[in-house]
Amino acid sequence: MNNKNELEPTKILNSYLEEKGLRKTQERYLILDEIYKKNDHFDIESLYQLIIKKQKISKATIYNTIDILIELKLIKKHSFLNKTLYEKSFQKKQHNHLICNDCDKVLEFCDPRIQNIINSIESSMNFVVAEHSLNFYGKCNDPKKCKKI
Amino acid sequence: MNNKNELEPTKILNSYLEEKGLRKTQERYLILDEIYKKNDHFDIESLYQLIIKKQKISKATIYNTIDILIELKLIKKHSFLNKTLYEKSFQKKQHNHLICNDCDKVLEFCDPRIQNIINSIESSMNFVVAEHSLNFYGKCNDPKKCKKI
DNA sequence: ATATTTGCAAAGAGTTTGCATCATA
DNA sequence: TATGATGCAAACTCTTTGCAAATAT
Repeated sequence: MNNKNELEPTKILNSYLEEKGLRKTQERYLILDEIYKKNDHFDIESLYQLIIKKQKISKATIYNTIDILIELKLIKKHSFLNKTLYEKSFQKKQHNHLICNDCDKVLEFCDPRIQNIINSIESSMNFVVAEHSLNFYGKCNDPKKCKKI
Repeated sequence: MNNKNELEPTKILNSYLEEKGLRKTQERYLILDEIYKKNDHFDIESLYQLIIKKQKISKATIYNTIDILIELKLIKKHSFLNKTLYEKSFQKKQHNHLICNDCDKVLEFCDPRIQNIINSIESSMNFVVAEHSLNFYGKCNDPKKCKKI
């Protein structure tokens, strides 16, 4: 990824705030930055803990900003069976998740066949698909990380 | 479905309670019955409201019993994007969900291609899939029921 | 009889809301 | 400086827990 791309999420947020006449607060940019420094799925609590180490922030501000970032499709929310996780989503292609029931690790995979299924459903069910989630729950068998046998 | 099959969920619960030496309380059977009278997806609150009209019950008891029924695979829990719903699952074949973002209706569909995807993932990712969820969020276009255009 | 389950109420997690203060435009 | 955003605390929802009373074995 080049410098230009790295800046894109910030530019997108910036343009959006300008367009909507919303304020460009340092909190909003900071939250976006911290999310884009992360490489894995995260929950609100861990994001809060990360930021609060550096400066004062409130969870309400994080929740507010998260809503904006979801609307901008800069992050994506996932409701897994027992917890809600988020991930950055700028220029990230469609992918699905494997969730290890034993070690809670979240892996990703892509599969073009899902698009075929979406196409079938849209034509047979009179339903327009806006987004989808495909999650496989099971056992990752990673000998290094999967603790609980 | 014949009488024998209609009784199966109760028999399954009964055997399980006997095996485990757990008590056969009328609450446990009542909760199972009410769930099996329902034909759609439900949340804890609506199940509670249904039962409380007939007799005293506490939500704690419902949550406890739900855990047993999930373990017995008599019901299945679904974490949709903004709410948790349950459905009866005895002798119900694998299916997936369409969730209307406008009217909250939940539709079901089956697609054999999902099993193919599971097979691919298990062989390519060293992951054993225990269960999966495939949800499509969008617009159901049901002119009768989809209120919010 | 006795130990588990229930019902209740309180405690917890996660998220939202109201309001005074702060800070961006 | 004027309005929108923040931070805080309280409220809210959903779920879990602790304990006394009820009940199945």
